[in-house]
Amino acid sequence: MRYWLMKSEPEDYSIDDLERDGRAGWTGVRNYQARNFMRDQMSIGDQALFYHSSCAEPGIVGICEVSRPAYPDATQFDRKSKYFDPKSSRDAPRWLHVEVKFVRRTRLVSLAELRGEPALAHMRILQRGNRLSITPVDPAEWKHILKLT
DNA sequence: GCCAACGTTGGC
DNA sequence: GCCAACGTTGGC
Repeated sequence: MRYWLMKSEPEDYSIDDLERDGRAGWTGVRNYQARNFMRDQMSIGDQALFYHSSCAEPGIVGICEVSRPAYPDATQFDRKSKYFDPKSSRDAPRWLHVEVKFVRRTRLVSLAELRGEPALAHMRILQRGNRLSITPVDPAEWKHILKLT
């Protein structure tokens, strides 16, 4: 059982949306490292911090849980989708995604607040230039963050 | 296989 | 809107 941090732009899909829907396919990941995390390391029951990015108040806003392991992302075959990938094929799908279910909201633990925690200094999300949308979280970091929520 | 050009991410 | 950082692409 592992811990993760998963970024989403709230204008695209927010914690409100996940709370309403109950569960969601984490579609649209088009980065190999993030895909590989989903394919190779994420399994049912893994816990994840839900993080709002590219918004007025970036930070952790909730917790979700992996409810289905990785399977092909249908948006890569959809010509009308912004995630359409002409280089992918149904025989050899390039992109996968897991499904997550809503666990609970947290208060907003902002990026600025996370930066102020020495115990979290080496979190991937806090490193400059970090762009990965899915990153592993150490158990110690997870515990520390839960205390902040 | 190198690397310059390009596109995207994401905080500010 | 700016811009630093990074991943991907494609010519060679």
